[in-house]
Amino acid sequence: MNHKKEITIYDIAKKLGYSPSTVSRALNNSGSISAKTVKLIREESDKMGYRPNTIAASLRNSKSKTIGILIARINRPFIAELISGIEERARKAGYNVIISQSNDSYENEVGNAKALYDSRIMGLIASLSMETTDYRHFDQFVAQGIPIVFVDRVPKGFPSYQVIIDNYAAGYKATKHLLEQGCTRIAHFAGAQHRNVYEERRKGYEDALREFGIPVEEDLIVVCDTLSFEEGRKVTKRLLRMENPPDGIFSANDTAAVSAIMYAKKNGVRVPQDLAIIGFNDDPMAAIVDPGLSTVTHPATKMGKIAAQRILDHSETAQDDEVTEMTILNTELLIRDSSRKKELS
Amino acid sequence: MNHKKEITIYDIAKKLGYSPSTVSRALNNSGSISAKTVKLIREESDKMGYRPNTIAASLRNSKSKTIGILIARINRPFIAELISGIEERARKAGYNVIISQSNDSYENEVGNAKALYDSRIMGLIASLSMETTDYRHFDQFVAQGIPIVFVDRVPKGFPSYQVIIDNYAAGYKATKHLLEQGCTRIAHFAGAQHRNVYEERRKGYEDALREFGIPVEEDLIVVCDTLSFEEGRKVTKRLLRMENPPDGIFSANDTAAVSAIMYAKKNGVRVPQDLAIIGFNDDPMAAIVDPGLSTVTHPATKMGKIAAQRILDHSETAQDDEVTEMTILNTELLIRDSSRKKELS
DNA sequence: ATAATCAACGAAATCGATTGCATTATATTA
DNA sequence: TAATATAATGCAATCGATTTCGTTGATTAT
Repeated sequence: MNHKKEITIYDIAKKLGYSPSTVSRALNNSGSISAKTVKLIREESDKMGYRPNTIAASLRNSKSKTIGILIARINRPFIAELISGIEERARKAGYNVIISQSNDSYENEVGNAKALYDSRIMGLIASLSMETTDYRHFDQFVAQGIPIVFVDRVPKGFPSYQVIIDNYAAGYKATKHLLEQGCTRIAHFAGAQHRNVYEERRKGYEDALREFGIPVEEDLIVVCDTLSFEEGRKVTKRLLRMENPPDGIFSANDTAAVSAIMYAKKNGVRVPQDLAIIGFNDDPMAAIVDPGLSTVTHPATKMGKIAAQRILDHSETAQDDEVTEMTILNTELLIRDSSRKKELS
Repeated sequence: MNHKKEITIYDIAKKLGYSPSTVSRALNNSGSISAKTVKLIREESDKMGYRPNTIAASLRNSKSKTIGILIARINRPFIAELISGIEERARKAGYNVIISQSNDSYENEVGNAKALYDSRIMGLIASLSMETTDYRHFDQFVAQGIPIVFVDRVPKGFPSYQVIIDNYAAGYKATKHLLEQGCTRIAHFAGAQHRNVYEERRKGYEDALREFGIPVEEDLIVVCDTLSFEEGRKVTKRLLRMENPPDGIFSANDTAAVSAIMYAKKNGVRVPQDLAIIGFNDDPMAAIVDPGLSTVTHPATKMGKIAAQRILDHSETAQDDEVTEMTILNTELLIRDSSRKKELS
């Protein structure tokens, strides 16, 4: 009940006979204050248990040491890792991180963007919702000179910082791997094609096929809404009932891929002998399923750290609304048994 | 570059010929302002695109509409779900959520607590790090009348709000289930015993054994540091090499339990026939491993929502530093094949 | 008709840190 | 020695919303 009164620079000033200005400067190493005074003020402020009121400073500077995160869902392994990386990097620099999830709804994303904007964040790190195709809710940040770093799911034609992986190369590598294992009819579980990550992965898939002289069959490309476990099951079922079923699947995520493995096994289709499968993300479950799911690894934590660093490094002057600066990270194939058709056949 | 100037209540006041006070009151429905004026001001503020400056309000009221989260690691399924629940509930109420992770380090936890405190959060939701045994870094919140809700990993003897599951009952149920399946030598993968969740689960385990007239053997209780995949493997290996190995394992988390299943399978031990296993948490991987891992379900998202609601409901007046208010949620056994010893033998 | 009441609104202080513009005192230079 | 630079510090405005205490005019009660 007896809320301890917080001490301010005024208290310190009064006690020491200095002015608040001097105390402020001493604590921030700004202006010219004698070393002796600085030491004195620092010591007294420690002794009195002074805590800077960041809110007051934020008001004065009209900016808070806060980074906003705008993502679809927190409870996804990739996103949780990403946030972890952002948080770690940001906190080291004395920044707070505030999160908001859109649950893949465009409407929520717009609302959350407003809320973050109103919170006077210093920078925004965003990964688009599945639905988003209009990016005007990000204009307010640009107009205010607030840097935006898009991660993974990035917008097209919106100048910004971007931290992504080489989805095309990854799709290509994954598909090529299946081809090298002897697959000749490879299906692809794709995601919404307006989302860069899924479009690029698909392109890589198609180009790999072409390179091996295999025609791209639209029947084998399934554009999924959610790439959920349930959807993976349904799609696998349908594919396996084709008169000429596929002998390989490249799934744009691990969830659907794991689902495919489990459905195939349960229905007497051998993985990888009859059906080789490779996923994307290296979710924890990829190592657990039997056979182990081959997949593409995402350096999620690193991406988070890089994104946070982008915000921290961003200088007011260095900005240019017209330019996109991308950081493209490499992926790696992680081959487990679900695609080792050659060796295991 | 041309940072759009934000409009303030002063701009609205000037334009309409009212005073800032009136504008403020009209927008907040406080004080007595004629309905006509309110409407006028509301409309004009919309037209001008007014955004309240929450920082200024925070400074004036010395409180921000922000909830702080202090957890060990974001990238754990349970925690990610928890945060998701908190965020969802908080955002609906117009609150921001700022997160910090200690990586299970006491030192980091103390530092993060300070940082959150300095951010003038309205309430704190915390789940203790594995190392924490001293709770004095939470005193500052109490002294300031800031409510704390501990979730899952809660402190002993620290009056606060607490949202937990009935760990004792869960441990009891899980062990009893194994006993009913015919297990007679049940090992327990325990966690740090100063952490309530692990201590309670162990107590439930021991009482179930006693009830079935089975002596508690210290050899079969393995107190693990991290309950990691690697640790699960090592411990399982050791247990299976005993001259009289266990025929059941109750693991305090799923990670170690899954690891046990995989190690056992790889070494010719049949699960559940030779070794029945049950875990805790219902992590996604529990449904993926073969055989499916029986486990105890945690209502994680719900816990997050309840915790957030506690903060939102907390009234300055209703507080009492001396009282702990717990919300204890039920768990449920989710029986998959890893423990169906009776039917499958 | 006059005092009392009330609705509607304004003036100005306040929250705590920051900072441009002085001011003072000391040191340096011509 | 006078003039000027320079170091060290103070004053006061500022950031934007909130709120206490008035003030004004109209309405009601006596």
